[in-house]
Amino acid sequence: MFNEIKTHEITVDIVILTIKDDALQVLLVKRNNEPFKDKWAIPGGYVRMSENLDEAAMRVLKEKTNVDNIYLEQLYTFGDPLRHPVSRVITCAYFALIRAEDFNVVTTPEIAWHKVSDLPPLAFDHKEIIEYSLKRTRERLEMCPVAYQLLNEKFTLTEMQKAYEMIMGKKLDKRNFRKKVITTDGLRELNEFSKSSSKRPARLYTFDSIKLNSKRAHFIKKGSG
Amino acid sequence: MFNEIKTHEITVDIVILTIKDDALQVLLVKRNNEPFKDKWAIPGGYVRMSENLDEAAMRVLKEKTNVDNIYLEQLYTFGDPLRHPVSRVITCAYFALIRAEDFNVVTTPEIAWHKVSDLPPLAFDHKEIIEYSLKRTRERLEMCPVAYQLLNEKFTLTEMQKAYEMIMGKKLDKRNFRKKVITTDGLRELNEFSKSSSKRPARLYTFDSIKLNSKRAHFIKKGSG
DNA sequence: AATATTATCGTCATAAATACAAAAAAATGT
DNA sequence: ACATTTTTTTGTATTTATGACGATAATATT
Repeated sequence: MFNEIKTHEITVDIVILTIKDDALQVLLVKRNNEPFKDKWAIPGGYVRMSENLDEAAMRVLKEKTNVDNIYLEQLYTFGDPLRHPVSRVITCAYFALIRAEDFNVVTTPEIAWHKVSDLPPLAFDHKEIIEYSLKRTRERLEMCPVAYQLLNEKFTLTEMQKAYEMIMGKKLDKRNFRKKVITTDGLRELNEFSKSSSKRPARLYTFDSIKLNSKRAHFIKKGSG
Repeated sequence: MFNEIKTHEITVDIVILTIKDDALQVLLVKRNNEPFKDKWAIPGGYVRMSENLDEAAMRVLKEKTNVDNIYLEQLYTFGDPLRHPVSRVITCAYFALIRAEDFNVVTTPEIAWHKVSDLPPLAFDHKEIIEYSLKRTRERLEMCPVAYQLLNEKFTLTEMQKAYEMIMGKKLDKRNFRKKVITTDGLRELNEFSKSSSKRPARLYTFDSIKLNSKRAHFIKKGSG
């Protein structure tokens, strides 16, 4: 039938977010091929015949960044015919939240973190994909405390609150935030204290069980801070 | 590179839900080709080179069911290598909620509604896709009153409550449901009353503005009814 | 010992959710 | 026309969640 071409190239692209230098950052790689040579892009690659989409995303992530075994969620599939200037490439986008301390790959001039608030020009529709991943992250954060994935294994409540404020883009009340977070399943109080600060050390906490989406009640409300 | 085959077949598949005969039903088509010949499947088709995924979904929906201009949302992309027994087909699943009264195509032995609570054996991974769409529909329903999309243009609050109960799978309190729904943006009270019932007629309502996702507060809670 | 900084804690007011039952309206049948 | 039946419609009290708000305690530094 007319126009019924049946095969397309399909890729996975992965938005990897972390908190670094007190800012939400996304991992970008510099393209060394056309199209968009020398432009920044989110890591991605072709889906192989033998692997499903999750596996492809995991593999690409591992190949490009050496990051393994992290929370990876399918975000959305982008299939505009013009999103790739040369051929028809449909991409299944994923997003991941990772701890800066788990990320062992040295950044190079070709692989680097960029603050989401200050992105360079990006290849393809990757700006749109990143923006969508931020929206999704906020939605997740409203529902459950996924922010712990961005924090070190042991973290202070102030650090966690900072992470929330960064992602949600608004200030939160200290007391209300603590009240809320302390009732969260999985959060465990440690008998250790932060050393880094030059002033009063804060108690450290950790997350025991990864119960993503287990909490249905809104975690942080959309409205005013 | 090894195993790096780059082109796949990509389809869109659409879960179309409606309320009919006091039950939540899904539109299925009987396959007349292998694989899964004579098995039921959700409507789907190949994505063409010239169209994006949303357009493909709209077109397929229109072709197979003559339904047009409805709320259609990308659900999830399913890409297991074994989901199709013959070739590698990745499918981008969509879901739609439609009003039974808007659906003008006569059902045939090859296109028919099936109660989601009593599905026949399905082709491919379509059972999984339908289940996922139900989960998503529940999530949407918790957030905003999308159920009106399943109802006739004019509906009674009891009808709406029935729709909610059907989808959420639990009984709701009449008074609390009304209290909640009446505060919803877009709901308009009409000076008309239902005629069908043999007892006291109920007031009819309608939805003015389609403000999907405009309401962030949970609409119906997960917990006990 | 004084100072500066950060962590930690509680209450009140408001809003939202939930549980719960009785009365009014219309249709039907007598 | 009246009684019966069925369905619609409405309110209140209780509990729970949310949001606003400022003071004190702990530690490191000087």
